[in-house]
Amino acid sequence: MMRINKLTDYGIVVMTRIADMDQNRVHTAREISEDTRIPLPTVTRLLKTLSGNGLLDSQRGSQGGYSLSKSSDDISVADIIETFEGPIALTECSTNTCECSYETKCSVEEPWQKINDTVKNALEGISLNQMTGKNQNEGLLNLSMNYSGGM
Amino acid sequence: MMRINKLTDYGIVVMTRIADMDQNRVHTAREISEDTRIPLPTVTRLLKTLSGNGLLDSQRGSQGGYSLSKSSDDISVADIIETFEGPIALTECSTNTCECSYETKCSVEEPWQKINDTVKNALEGISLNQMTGKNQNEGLLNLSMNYSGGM
DNA sequence: TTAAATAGGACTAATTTGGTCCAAATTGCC
DNA sequence: GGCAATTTGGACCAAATTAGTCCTATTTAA
Repeated sequence: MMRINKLTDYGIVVMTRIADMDQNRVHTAREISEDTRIPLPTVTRLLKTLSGNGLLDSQRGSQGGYSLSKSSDDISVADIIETFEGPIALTECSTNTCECSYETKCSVEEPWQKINDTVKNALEGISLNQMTGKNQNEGLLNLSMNYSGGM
Repeated sequence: MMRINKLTDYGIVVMTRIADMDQNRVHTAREISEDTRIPLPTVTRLLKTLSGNGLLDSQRGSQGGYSLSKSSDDISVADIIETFEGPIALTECSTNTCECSYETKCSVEEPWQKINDTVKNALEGISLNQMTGKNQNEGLLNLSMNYSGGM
């Protein structure tokens, strides 16, 4: 159904949850797991990926944990999706490294490029902050971000 | 990479190819297979799906074949994608039949709804005609639609 | 009647994804 | 200095999805 992966979905849940938390301290994997009800090993992996890609800052050792690397206004849904799934590209041809070897020049790219840009822009236009429960007054409903099977 | 399925991709290739062909006669699976270089059994299945969902008209028996059910201007990329993948929905929560059972009311829907609508609109805005090689003058490059591994 | 098509559906192989686990490195604290 | 709490990195397997093929029935023109 042209769906983002479950892990990506979880990733957005996790990021939203962290954005909703106290920004003045770091949050451990365990804490986030209990909070979202996503199993700890999975949360661990999500956080590693998110921190490895620069969306989260990490602090090792005792009293360590994770925190947003920048304001939730400056993190987009597209950023999170790309962290887990690479560049937003509906077909292989839409990426820069198109491998259409049979034809001398692959010219299918342009319409797809256009399609992808539109999709990408849409996803870049939604900030993490908009996903949180902090701004009901901006036309977005309060989000209950618990891990609940369906989401 | 948040990619449409390969079969969907092939489906778009096949539809584009048919749109590029003579509209005054029907085209057989064999003909389309040879034309696109997509294996016959696969093309057969694609055409069955496309005709079953009303995007192609089919004519059985000898001298039978497939043809567009309507003008290529009136068929969108979204139509084709939905034929193969169902409603365009990036997450399960974006569909109408959201199954978030834990929470009394799932309110994560709205931001996702917005995201999906944007994506959907983008895909509905590209007509099959725009994908063909018939209109270089409208800013879209000529498409060589042969099956070529990468695409 | 026969040949050329599509229709429907079952089946298997290949690929991707989801989820878990273990060992290593880092850091704060007693 | 040593212990406990963390993140890091990577390997691994199971589950789910997707791709691709094939067989049989039905339809239709010649």
